[in-house]
Amino acid sequence: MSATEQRSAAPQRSTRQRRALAALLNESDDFHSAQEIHEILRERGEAMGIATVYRTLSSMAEAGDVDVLNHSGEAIYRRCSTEHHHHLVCRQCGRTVEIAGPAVERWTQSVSREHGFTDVSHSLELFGLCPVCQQA
Amino acid sequence: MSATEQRSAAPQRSTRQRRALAALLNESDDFHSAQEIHEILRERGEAMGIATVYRTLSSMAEAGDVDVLNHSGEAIYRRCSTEHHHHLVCRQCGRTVEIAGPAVERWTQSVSREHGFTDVSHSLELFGLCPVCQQA
DNA sequence: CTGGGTGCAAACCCTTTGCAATTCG
DNA sequence: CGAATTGCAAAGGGTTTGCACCCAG
Repeated sequence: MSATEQRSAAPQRSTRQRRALAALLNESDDFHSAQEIHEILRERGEAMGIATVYRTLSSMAEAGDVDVLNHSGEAIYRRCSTEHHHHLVCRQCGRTVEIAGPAVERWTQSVSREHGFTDVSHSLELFGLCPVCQQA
Repeated sequence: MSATEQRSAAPQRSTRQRRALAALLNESDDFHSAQEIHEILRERGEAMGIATVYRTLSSMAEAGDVDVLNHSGEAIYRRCSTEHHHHLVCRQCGRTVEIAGPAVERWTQSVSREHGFTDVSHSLELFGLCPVCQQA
């Protein structure tokens, strides 16, 4: 249930910038920071203001179209697959593997309940060295 | 952790500022940002430069004396219990419950191996509403 | 046409750093 | 006394915002 949501608050006009950004995100499975994305687009001749990159990514994130992670103080984005999941990210090249952790979800639930906490969200991310980067 | 490799470990002179900071951390079980800590100390008449707060917290973290978490772009600190564990943090008042998750550790290991990643670290934090804040 | 979208630059926040003044040991 | 430590303020990243201009619908 993600196709169309006629929200009166977000008209989402189609502009050159948004198309370029969406296209870029669709090409990669990996996480990139707003700054990186801005840079890549510029190199391609699809330059746009950094503010626009941030604004667009934010709205996409809010709309649930991209995943956002917080990696040591900076947000990194990635086109999103709908269900809840976690990531195994290469700390060197950004290569990402999507991971489902039903066991973790259950564990989270029980721990929260056990301590009387409600409305609990969890962030679980793995950062390591992917096979390729291990050789370098 | 023997003295063998204590290269960059600072001499750690005892100053009024460090004593105040350490004392504060010992009073609370919860996470606080450097800014909050700076503020609290100032209100107590134990004012010190924000730079000193950061420098001191950093060195304490490096020495393994405090836990550091990254909560949406800002570092939060807490006096530390030595072993590896996770936290269930109240997103309203900062109240924290320490959690051990052997199951999670094992899961992490196997997933990493499965995808050929090495040197994998994981961050798992739970943010929710504690019993007290639920009533407010 | 008209309001959402964009760019630019200034503003913000958190954190770090250069450097002179201070203080512990 | 001398080195470690502090404070201040400026500098540095990342991200957000005010505002005039622009373009998709």
